[in-house]
Amino acid sequence: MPKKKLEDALSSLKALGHRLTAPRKAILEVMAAESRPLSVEDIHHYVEQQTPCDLATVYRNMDACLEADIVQKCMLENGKVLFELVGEHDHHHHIICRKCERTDRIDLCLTEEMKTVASSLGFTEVSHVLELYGICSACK
Amino acid sequence: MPKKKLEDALSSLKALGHRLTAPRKAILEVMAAESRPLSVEDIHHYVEQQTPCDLATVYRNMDACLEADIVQKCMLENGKVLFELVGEHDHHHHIICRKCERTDRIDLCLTEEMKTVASSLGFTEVSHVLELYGICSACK
DNA sequence: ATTATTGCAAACCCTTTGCAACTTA
DNA sequence: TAAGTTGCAAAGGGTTTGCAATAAT
Repeated sequence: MPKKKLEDALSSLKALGHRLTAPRKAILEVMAAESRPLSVEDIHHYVEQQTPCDLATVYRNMDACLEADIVQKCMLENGKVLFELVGEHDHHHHIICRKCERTDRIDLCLTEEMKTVASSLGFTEVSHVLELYGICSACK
Repeated sequence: MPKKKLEDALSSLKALGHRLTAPRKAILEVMAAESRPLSVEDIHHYVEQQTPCDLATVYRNMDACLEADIVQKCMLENGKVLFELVGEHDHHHHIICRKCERTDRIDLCLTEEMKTVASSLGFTEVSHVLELYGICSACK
């Protein structure tokens, strides 16, 4: 139910005192519809097809969404940055094609192992970033 | 034996037709001596204490070292980029303190699991990026 | 001698910021 | 009406590039 993800996102923002403007709604709609990691440029491009929206507005909304914990930021090997709308308890990772940037979701996760290792080193509040890279079947 | 890592690095570059210049040697010495992930800025700072060296030279050398596969690039959550000199078969990861950026090495790695998942999705030549974040004991 | 490498400065790109105008609640 | 939000344009910061001078092989 992608509709639910969108509604949840909107109410999370509202809960933090944010207002529902046209650009903001359009940004979230785009992210909910695509349900894959998108660059700021991508988001801006799609949003403009339905509402005028400044690039800076997209950046500012990504910040708000990160604070609200409704989007996840992924850093690619090449330095590019992507954002993905995620629901609660929806932690996951991706495998990204080095050639075409096709992105697949991966549910493999190793939170427990990592917490164990980390706490043995004295670290708390542990989180992690994991991205896989490869060549997808279409590009090989 | 950190000395060996340095020598190996130098000969890897030589093998690719690169020359051994003063700035290049200094850059590798610094990376070998620190044996932790360093930013371009860090490297530049240390190198300048022994040899004049332009920032652009550090960037260009990082590119050469990545191609030669003697340094590993790590992307931090906040977008910062670090480079670390690594030997062969020395794949590893880090846990980074969100407050002070203290970095510890972690040997936990899950290459096999990842290859399995990735190939079931049709991906080949799989690599991965993994960084843990937390609050270290000194900062907590 | 040949070719890689360097320094310098300018160009670039992505991202952030200040501010006045405008919306939302 | 008060406070968040936007657009615009300018500023920022890190990284890359062109080119002539320099140094390594």
